[in-house]
Amino acid sequence: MASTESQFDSVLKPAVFHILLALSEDPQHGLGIADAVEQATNGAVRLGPGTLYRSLKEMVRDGLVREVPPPAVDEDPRRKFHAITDAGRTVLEAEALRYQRIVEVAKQRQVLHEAR
Amino acid sequence: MASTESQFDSVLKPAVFHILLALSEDPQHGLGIADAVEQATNGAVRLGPGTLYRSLKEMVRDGLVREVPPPAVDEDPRRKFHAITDAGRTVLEAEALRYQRIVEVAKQRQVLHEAR
DNA sequence: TTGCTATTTATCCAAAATGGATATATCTAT
DNA sequence: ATAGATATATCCATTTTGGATAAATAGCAA
Repeated sequence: MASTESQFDSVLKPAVFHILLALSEDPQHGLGIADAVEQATNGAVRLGPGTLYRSLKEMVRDGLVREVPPPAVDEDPRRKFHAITDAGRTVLEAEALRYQRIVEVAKQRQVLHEAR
Repeated sequence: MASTESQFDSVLKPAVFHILLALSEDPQHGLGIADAVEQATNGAVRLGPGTLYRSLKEMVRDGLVREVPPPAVDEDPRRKFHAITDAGRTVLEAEALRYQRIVEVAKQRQVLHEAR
């Protein structure tokens, strides 16, 4: 059956994209996501708490992530873990492809010097 | 633990990045830039006139682009062409590298399915 | 020429998105 | 028990963007 995937046709907000990418491996809690984003971008992207928790709430509402139990019993109980959903993975891949295309354009224009 | 990355690299505004990428090949005029951005992103990124002309003015002020004469004598004289500067190319490459790193992370996480 | 439409630059204002200060709670260590 | 650190959450100001609108004029048809 045809799903309403056109719901997510537009470009993701950068914060949402980075959060999805941070969750693409394993579920993570809020501040862990912020740290992962900073790692993945070499410190170039840093999510403030406002953007972080607001985005997570919206992403749960939109079905891109869902709250999951802590991965370990001895986890700090204040931590709320989120996992990426199938829908989230779908839009993440679409957005990553957009990034990839931009990088390809940059290579074609010799902005990036490809080592082959 | 020494980092090989500058600790002070800032992220370009998306609009500025896309304009620089559009100018990386040849000088272009305002609406030509908007069209080029739409082409390069398969229609995903579309610059409104407010963002476009505001960004160009700021980029001239910041030395990322400069106004240049029309490339042809029969060009519509209303068109104002801009060319990327050396400084613009430098920051463009840095930003493109950030995009490239994000794409690499996506590949590592198997968000993008690349044959290796 | 004259008149009409499309194109181009430009500005202004509202909306979207983000960052940071702050608040609250509670975990950990002493 | 207390202090400091950690974590979530909200609020507000700032930043960034999009769209409506304006103004000038190029291009074109009659």
